[in-house]
Amino acid sequence: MSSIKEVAKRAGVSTATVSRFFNTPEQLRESTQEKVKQAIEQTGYSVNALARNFRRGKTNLIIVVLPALGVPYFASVMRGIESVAKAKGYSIMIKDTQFNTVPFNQVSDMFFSRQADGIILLGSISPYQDVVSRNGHTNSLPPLVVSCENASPDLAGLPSVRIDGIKAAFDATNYLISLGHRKIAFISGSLSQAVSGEREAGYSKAMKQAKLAIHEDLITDGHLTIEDGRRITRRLLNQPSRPTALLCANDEMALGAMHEIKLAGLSVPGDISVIGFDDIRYAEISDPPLTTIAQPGEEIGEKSMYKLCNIIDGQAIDNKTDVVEHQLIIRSSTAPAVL
Amino acid sequence: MSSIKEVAKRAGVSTATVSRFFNTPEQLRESTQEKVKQAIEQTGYSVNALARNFRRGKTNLIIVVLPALGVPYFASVMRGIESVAKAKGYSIMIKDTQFNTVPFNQVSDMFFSRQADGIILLGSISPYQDVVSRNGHTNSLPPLVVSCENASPDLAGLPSVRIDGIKAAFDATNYLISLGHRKIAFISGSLSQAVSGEREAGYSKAMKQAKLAIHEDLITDGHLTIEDGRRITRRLLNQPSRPTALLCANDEMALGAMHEIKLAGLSVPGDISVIGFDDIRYAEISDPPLTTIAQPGEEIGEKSMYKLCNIIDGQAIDNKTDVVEHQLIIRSSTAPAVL
DNA sequence: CTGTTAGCGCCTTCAG
DNA sequence: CTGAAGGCGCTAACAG
Repeated sequence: MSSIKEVAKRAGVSTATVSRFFNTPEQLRESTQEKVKQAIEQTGYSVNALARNFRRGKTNLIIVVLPALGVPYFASVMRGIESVAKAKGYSIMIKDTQFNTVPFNQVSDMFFSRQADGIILLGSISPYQDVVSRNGHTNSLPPLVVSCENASPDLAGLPSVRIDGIKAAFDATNYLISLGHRKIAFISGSLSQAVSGEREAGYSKAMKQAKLAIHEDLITDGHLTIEDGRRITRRLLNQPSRPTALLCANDEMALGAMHEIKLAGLSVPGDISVIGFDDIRYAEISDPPLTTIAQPGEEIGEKSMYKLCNIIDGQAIDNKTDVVEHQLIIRSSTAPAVL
Repeated sequence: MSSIKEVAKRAGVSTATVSRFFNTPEQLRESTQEKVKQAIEQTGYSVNALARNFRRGKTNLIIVVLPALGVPYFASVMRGIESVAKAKGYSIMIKDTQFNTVPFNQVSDMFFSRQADGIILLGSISPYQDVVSRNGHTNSLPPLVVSCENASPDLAGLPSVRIDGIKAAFDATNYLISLGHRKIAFISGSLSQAVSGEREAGYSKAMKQAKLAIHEDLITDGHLTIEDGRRITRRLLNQPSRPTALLCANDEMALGAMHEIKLAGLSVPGDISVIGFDDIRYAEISDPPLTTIAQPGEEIGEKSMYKLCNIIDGQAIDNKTDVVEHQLIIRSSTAPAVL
């Protein structure tokens, strides 16, 4: 592969001029530009990004860490990230943590070894080691933004973009209560994940405010998956006193829950109302269509990427949390309780 | 950030020795290793991957191109790619083509500018320009593997891993025929995409073999999305002579189709049987559970990545197509035709 | 086993 | 507006 030297020689100019052709063409006389252009075409030259990045000390790559690929909700956030990244000249690297099995320092090391310029966390990653004082040194934190509300407590205080998870779960629970439900179960992922913790807090708040007993079998352990939604629901249905409504920590769990309820010969929402979280595209066409809390995924992605760019560019870092609006989408999986 | 020089000075060795510490530690006396190790800890040094990559001429990055993020089927392929990539020391960059709007040369340029070592194509990308003779030069093709069967014709002849799409659609169609269906519609994505073309070929083959008329409204245009599955189904239902079975080009379209059928007051499979493609995780819990052709996504991903590594390593390039097995998963969205 | 040395390809002063 | 020259941090011969 040809290098800048060859092009320079062929065009009868210096390598500096060829470099200028790519970076500050306006500085070159038009006739020079033409010469260089032809030499480039003749040689089929492409700038060696490796050398350029090395020289500039920048990769134009960011890492997005997420619990799992193929989750529709994360895909919408990714779309937002991507559109801004493209505009700003960044490419995206993906790290799938397989539901949180990758330690954070493995990711931050990619920053410290200059493989990426910044990091966006979609969902928690743990253990989140204190990279501020990495190896006992005062290395600076990598440019980092936490997206979505599922951040573990040690990630608090970092720049982030998310909905108000507590308020969202509170709203969802209140809607169920307003329909006359009293026995409301909360199907959560592992409570050790902050997303579930937050949503649980909102649920509890609403229940307490309405002076309702919090269902004892609330505490569940699992991932935010269809499979775990089904497993937990089966257990719930086998209890002597069955709930009349289910608040699920995400739509996948809700879809799994509805499936099990129907399998047990019960009806949604006739016997049990179900409400989810995220408004993934399958929610609208499920049977019955799922009532859920929608999150503005693309907006979250866009804002996160803007924030990250600001940090990378060394602008004023705001460690604030940008709160974006959630919305209760009422469909047909919820109905008044039959008493 | 400290460099190898600082570490060397502090440890009282040469930079080469520090380099060896990371790359061929077995060549160093243990006492030397210890000295270097301490110096590294003291300085908080990390290898500058930018410089290393530059020097080695390798990024250990591969690009995966896919039509859309958040498609469960692609996610399973990605998992396979990822597991092999991790074992081989590669990280993954993602290019989402938003259903095929990114020109291929934009991706191949990333290889020619040394930003990535190789490319995996999940699904077609077009226009696929002949990168072999890029700019009229005999640049070699970037290391490239085509995964999944949805490759456009100009990608034929490249190394690839896929199911036999024609056979798969043939099998699915035959199953419907064996159930007594005569009026079978094929809901495809845009036929300009090869995936649809292949599946259409298998469908036609089965229909012809059974001497059945090919439904005239077969030709459809759209993406492999829920939305387009719904749109096409609505149109189909409004026809005077409605089909009794639907073969859909993927599960998302099938899920959309079932929703519209039920919305129209008809039953699946009572009035219309539906069969999909891919066996995504939502297929099992749809109502009714969806009969579909399963593809071994992870296996496809793994094999693709292995193939790509071989090409990158300069081993014998096999331009052959690895065919992996598909499987008809019979659930409840298909039933004998009522005549 | 370890040190010396010479670049990799590019960009960026500094001169002119 | 353009050329000359140095060096980014690392690794890979080549010596010893």
